[in-house]
Amino acid sequence: MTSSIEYINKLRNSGLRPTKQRIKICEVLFNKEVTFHFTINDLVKKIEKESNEKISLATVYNTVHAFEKKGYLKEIPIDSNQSYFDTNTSDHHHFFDTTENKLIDLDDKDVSPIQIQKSIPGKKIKSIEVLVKLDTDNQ
Amino acid sequence: MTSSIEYINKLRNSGLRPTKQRIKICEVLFNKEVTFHFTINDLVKKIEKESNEKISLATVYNTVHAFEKKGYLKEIPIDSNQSYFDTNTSDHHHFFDTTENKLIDLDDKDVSPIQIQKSIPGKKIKSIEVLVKLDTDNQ
DNA sequence: AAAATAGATTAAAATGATTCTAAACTGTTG
DNA sequence: CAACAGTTTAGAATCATTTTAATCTATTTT
Repeated sequence: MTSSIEYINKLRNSGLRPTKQRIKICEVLFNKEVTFHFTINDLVKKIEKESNEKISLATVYNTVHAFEKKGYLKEIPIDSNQSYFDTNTSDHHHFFDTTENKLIDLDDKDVSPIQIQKSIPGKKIKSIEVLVKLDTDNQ
Repeated sequence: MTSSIEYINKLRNSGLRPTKQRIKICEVLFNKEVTFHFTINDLVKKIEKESNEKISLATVYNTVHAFEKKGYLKEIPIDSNQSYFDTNTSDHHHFFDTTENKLIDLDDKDVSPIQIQKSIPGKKIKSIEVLVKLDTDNQ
């Protein structure tokens, strides 16, 4: 039950005016019970499929980056040529299926608590992210 | 005391003939007590500086990828537009200084043991990597 | 509500990392 | 030495992402 007002707030909070295109992007990103992972390309295709309209790449990039900066989306560190994002912004980790090139959420509670015994002078920890790479198990 | 024979073995093992250029790349990558992190661009510059010769980008990419595939180099998952590699192939993790865009090694022993309580059917764990992002601490 | 303006959208161009290509080169083998 | 297999290279191609500049739209001012 996500209303348009919520999208408008998210957009305004991110320093963006609520335009038709951006609201459409919000609908695709946030109007779901389930969260998901995507590349910009995935998202553009999803928008075209779900709304039968085309939003220019530039707008999609702009909006996604504004949301990422504000914390409404997370970018996942992967050694890939393209950027992966997650609409699940809770504290959690990831599996990366290296045969399918797909991300899978890994709840914080499914990972033993992580303590870092080393500190870097003048720096503070901003985030701790675990990436578990998976391979096909030809047992 | 890393000898040329070692480089030749590494190259042969990676399916590459030991040529002048490739041995030079090995010298820059492996002839050090200390390991280091690099992007392809960093490496090309380092080679030019340390040997006063220029090796084409294509050769550097080929060689680095062959080594990575064979496990003589590791690629580090980072949300960046370029690929980061590590000559330290031991089991370990990383800090990423987000102001300087620099990687810092984080020994396995400085991270509490990581246990994953979830498994994906048909898949097996290939690696577990922790990335700790750092910010300037303006305490 | 019309006019003014600040910001948004877009297609297309630019950029930058990476990969590919094809011609010239090198080392090895028969 | 000739033939071959694999290499190197500069430059072209590709692909994700960013920038540009012209046109358009939302918001503010009058």
